[in-house]
Amino acid sequence: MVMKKTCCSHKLDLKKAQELLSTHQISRTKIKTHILISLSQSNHPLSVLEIFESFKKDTCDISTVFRTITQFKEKGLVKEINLGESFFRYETINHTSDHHHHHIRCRDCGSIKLIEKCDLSVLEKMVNRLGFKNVEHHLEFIGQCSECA
Amino acid sequence: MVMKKTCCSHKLDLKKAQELLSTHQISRTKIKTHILISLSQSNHPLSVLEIFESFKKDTCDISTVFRTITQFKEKGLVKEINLGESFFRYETINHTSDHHHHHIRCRDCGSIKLIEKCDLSVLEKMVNRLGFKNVEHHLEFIGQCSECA
DNA sequence: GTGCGTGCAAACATTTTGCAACTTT
DNA sequence: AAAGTTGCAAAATGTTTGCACGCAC
Repeated sequence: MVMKKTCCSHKLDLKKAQELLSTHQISRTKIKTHILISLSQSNHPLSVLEIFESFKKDTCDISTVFRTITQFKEKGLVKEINLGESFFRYETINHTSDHHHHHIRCRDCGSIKLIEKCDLSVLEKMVNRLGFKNVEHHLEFIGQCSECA
Repeated sequence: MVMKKTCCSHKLDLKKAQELLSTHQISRTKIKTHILISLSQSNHPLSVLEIFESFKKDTCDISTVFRTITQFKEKGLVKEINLGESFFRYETINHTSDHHHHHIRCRDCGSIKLIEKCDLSVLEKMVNRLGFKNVEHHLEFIGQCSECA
C-alpha cells in the first residue's frame, strides 16, 4: 500500500514534539506538548476553543491555551489563519518540509480543505510597486462544498 | 486639473444614499443614511467602532450600528472585510461600477491600501476540482508600508 | 532556587438580544 | 395603524491580565 503524502502529515509524536519545543526554547511542559501534538495531528487549523476542548480528563485553563498559542506564534511554531470566522485558527509550521498553502472553508458546514498551489506572481509585483516590504498574503476561499451545494 | 478616478470614488451624497436605501428596501432613517454615506465616503473599509465614532453631536447607540451593518450585509449593500484584526471592516458595494479588489494593510501603522487587479485563474481551477460551488476568495496582504519599513 | 508556567478570578473587547418607546411608511 | 427602528441595559462570546502557587530547568 502506498501512503499518499498529504499537506498536513507532519504529525508529531511525544518525542518529536518535545524536541521541537526545545529547539524553539520553549519549556517542555505537559500542556505545551499536548497543544503542539494536537495542532500537528489535526488535518485542519484549530481554534483556541477546539484546542481547549481536546483536553479531556487532563485539565487546562483556556487562558493557558491563549498564552501558549501567543508564545508559539512568537517563536514561529504556529501560523495564525483567518477563515472569515469571529476567531482565529492555528496550524503548526514545519520549517523543513511545509510548503505555502491556503484553505477553503465551506460556508454551510464549516469543513476546511487545503489548497496546495498558489500563483500570485502578478499580485506580488503590484504589492512591491506599492512600496510594501515583508509582505505576507492570506488568501482564503469561502464557498459550498460538494455535500452542501 | 484632471481628477484621477480611484477605486473607492463612489461617494454618495444625501439624495443618492436615500435612493440606494429605497432600492434595497431599507427604510430611509437619519442613522441608516449617515452610515451609508460614511462608508461610501471612506477610502478604506470601516469598522463598526469607526462608524460609531463618526456620529458627532448626533447620537447613535453602537448596537444600532451593529444592527444596521447586519441589515446592509443581508441586503447586499456592504461587504465584510477581514484584515487580520480582531473585528471586521465593511465597505459599500456599488453593483453598477465596482470591480473586484483586495486590500493590503500595514502591520505596523494599520494603514490600508487597495489592490485593484487579481489573477487567480489557476487557483480557481483548483477550487472547482475540489467540488466547491459559489466560491468567493478573500485575499488580503499584510506587510510593512514604505513609511514603516 | 530562580524563573517560567498555570489556574483562578476579574476585566476587557466585540457582538447580540429583550424590551419599551419612537419613527417611517 | 402597522411595521420597522432605536436606546438602554444586560448578556454572550472571545481575549487579556494580575496574582499566588507550582513546576521545569
